[in-house]
Amino acid sequence: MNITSNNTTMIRYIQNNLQLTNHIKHSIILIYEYLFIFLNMSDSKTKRLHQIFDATLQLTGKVGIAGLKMSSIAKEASIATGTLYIYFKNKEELLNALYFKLQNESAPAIIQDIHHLAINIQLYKMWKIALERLVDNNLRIVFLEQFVISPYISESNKKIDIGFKNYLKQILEQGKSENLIKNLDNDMLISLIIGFVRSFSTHIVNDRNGCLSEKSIDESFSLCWNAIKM
Amino acid sequence: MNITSNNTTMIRYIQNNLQLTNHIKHSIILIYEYLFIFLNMSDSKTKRLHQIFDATLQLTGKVGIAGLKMSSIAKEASIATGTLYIYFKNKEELLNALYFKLQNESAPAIIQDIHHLAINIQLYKMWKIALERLVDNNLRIVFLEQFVISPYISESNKKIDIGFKNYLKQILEQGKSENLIKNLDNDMLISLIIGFVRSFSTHIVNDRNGCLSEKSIDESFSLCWNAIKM
Amino acid sequence: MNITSNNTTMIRYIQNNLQLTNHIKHSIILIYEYLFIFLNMSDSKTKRLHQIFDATLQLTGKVGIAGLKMSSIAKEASIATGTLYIYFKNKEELLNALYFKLQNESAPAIIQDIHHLAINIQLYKMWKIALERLVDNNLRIVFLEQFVISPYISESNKKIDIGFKNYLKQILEQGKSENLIKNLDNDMLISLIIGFVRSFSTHIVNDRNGCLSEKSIDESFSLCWNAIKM
Amino acid sequence: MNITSNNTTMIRYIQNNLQLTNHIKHSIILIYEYLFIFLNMSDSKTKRLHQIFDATLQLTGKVGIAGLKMSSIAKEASIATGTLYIYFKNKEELLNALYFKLQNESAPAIIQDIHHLAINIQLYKMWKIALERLVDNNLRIVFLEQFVISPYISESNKKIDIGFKNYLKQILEQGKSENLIKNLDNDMLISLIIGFVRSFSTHIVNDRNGCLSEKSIDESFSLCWNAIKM
DNA sequence: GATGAATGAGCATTCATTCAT
DNA sequence: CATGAATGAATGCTCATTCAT
Repeated sequence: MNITSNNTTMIRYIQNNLQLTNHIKHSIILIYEYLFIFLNMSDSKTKRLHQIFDATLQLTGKVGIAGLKMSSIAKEASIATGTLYIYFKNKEELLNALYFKLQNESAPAIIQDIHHLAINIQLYKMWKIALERLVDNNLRIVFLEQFVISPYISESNKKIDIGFKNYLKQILEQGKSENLIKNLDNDMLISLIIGFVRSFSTHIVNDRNGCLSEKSIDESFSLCWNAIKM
Repeated sequence: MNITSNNTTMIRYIQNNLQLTNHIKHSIILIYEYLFIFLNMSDSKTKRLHQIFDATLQLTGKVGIAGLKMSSIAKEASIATGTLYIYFKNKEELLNALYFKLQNESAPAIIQDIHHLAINIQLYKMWKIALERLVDNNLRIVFLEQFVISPYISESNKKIDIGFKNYLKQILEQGKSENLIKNLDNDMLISLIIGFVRSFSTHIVNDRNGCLSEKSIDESFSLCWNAIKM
Repeated sequence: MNITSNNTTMIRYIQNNLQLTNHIKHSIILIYEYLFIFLNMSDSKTKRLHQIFDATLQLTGKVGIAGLKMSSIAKEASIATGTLYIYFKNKEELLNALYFKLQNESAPAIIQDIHHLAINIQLYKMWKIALERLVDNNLRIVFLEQFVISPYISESNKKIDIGFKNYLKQILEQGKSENLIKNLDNDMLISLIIGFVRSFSTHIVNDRNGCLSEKSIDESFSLCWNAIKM
Repeated sequence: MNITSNNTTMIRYIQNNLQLTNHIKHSIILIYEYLFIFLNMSDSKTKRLHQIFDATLQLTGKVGIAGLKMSSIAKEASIATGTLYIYFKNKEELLNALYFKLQNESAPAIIQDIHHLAINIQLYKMWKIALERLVDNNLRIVFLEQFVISPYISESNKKIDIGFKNYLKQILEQGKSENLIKNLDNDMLISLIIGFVRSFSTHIVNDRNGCLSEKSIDESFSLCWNAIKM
């Protein structure tokens, strides 16, 4: 079966045939739908979309969602204002599409096949990847945090949320069952991990010029692990 | 000398006569300017200002700074649009005034005379106060985070920053000197503490309906302390 | 009962208490609703609305609905563009409101208590009034004819249609029963009357500078009557 | 001489050599210019033009000239937007060309050699042809009426006007001289005839699904004739 | 002071037109 | 020639700000 062949067929295939939990099926479908759009696009279109998304992220970092103008986005992306409206129906849809993209990109990049490793190693790997990614593209956080309470977010996008959190939960549960992680409320543990990684990456970006040393990664993970380990 | 007499005179007095470090002088002047506004106001005016600030915070929580309209703020505050312009020169000044108010409220409320207590007790008290305050008024964070990268923030306000961080630093240094706290970069430790407290308070507000139990406070602090303690 | 007191109450009153046919009830309600809006408006608002409607009619006559710009309407009405949006949600609603007004104005002005007169006298009076009105405000026709096939017309407005036609039908039926009018399809007779009066009034306006003599009225009615009389 | 050879030569030839009144010369030149375009075209081009004109008429009937978009016309004609600009310099020229075509088609089709017949027979034949044509293509009226007051009409096209009216005048004059038709202002008589035929044809199209019976033609003509006959 | 209708600059969006393929 | 994505000027609409009451 060809991923580019037919969208509906593929989704039905995923739903009916794969031996997976509903939760994972759902994630795969979301990601698939997103990829489908890109896979069925010519290179030039994909490139154009990336230009637009990049421009939007850059500008959000500078002026916030409150300061975003369609004309500025176009200028930053080196295209005409009207061109934006070929790719997106309006400003709202552009921002929602970017949100959707960012939400779905985070999970696949972080989640890898590391189930066989010890929990602390798994967590370390995730910590490292997340921290590096966030430092590398801190604008992502800025955009996401602003967008969710902006007037532009659609009802459907409000519901899309973060495979990352769910994945973390699974690891934490595993850790608890192996008596490696404190038997505390998952949401509290997740708040610590995500709050710390976001806050620390923002600090690295703003005050350290984006320089993230191995030592910083190790030390920060060590702090985190000391907090949650049994 | 009367605090309400004359703004400029007072500021000059602080700058020239008090035997303080520049840093502390600066803080005092900022706080003084802020108080000056309120002290010179009739009760009805102060009440009006609180209505306006409240309305702005509420709306920021709903629609973000991107969605704030002067007319909405007026409506939410149950006054006429024109009235806003009696109290503030324009939208920018309204938002900057609110930012200034929030920034300066946080420190005094949290920082109390707890120097004599053990470091972990000091930290516990701060943790508890901060968490309770953030849960109580989570909109504060939403506003602050959005405002600092909005197109409205003034250059002067960008520099105003967080007595809270400085105060934390002092405690952490004291803890390190007493070999109670890990000898790690302060910014990393602070990222953990602030990131966790913000993230956790947001979780409590959004998913727990704002209900913060003593148990949650204790458990979360315990997590935090386990991370940073020697 | 006060006409300005309560809209819903009044409409219910018309529907439940008046001894009228449904058709007439419906017409009265439509007209009532329209009047209600004006009666509950301050003089300045009513004046503003008339300015806007006048400006729109004038411009439609000059450039057609295709050439109407909100900025031009505002300029012609000597108000700011933004002001239009205080009175109407958007261009579409402005045009629909004008259409509704024109549709409902025509009937009351023409239809008077002339039931007791001979059919040809009734028709003559109607002819005279209609012709004079159309000559006086030919822009009305221009607007109405363009609007009904413009992209702006709302579904609800498509259904509102012409008490005038229905009133004509009643007179024609009466005339037929008295053997004064040819026993032909009403729609054909109405096409003759309305087609002639519109076409003739347009001619008077365009080629005669709007000068309508009594002689022209009498001669044209005579033509019309000769056509349809037994 | 070949009609397709050279446009300017031909026009000069008409102007200098033919023994005709200026008025008729002018008409011939207009018609010639129009034919010239078609005669010099390959079949595929002519077909393309008809597609474009048809599409434009259809759309004008649906959304009025106000709602016409070049992209919609192209879509309706099943061609690319850019192709429109191969055939017409711009939107204005497209619409003017259609107007010109419609104006010049009407006269030749209706005016035939019927001078030898009795006036009422001549009028009946014209009535029948006009009514059938209008019912058959009611969109023509819609387009013409909107176009003449649209911002697109060119100055030259404003002057092109209706051989039909002139032809009617001739017949009416003849009728008057034979004491068959009332001695009234021609414009009034023409208003009756044209107003009625347009209004009635619109009724047939909108309310009778375009079904025009012989009886309707006869009855309507009879009405018309009764009005104007002596 | 307080009001909220009016203003018009500024931004979102449309669509006639172009041009590389 | 035909195409349709790209363009940006033109237009619809919003909302911070003003000002007569």
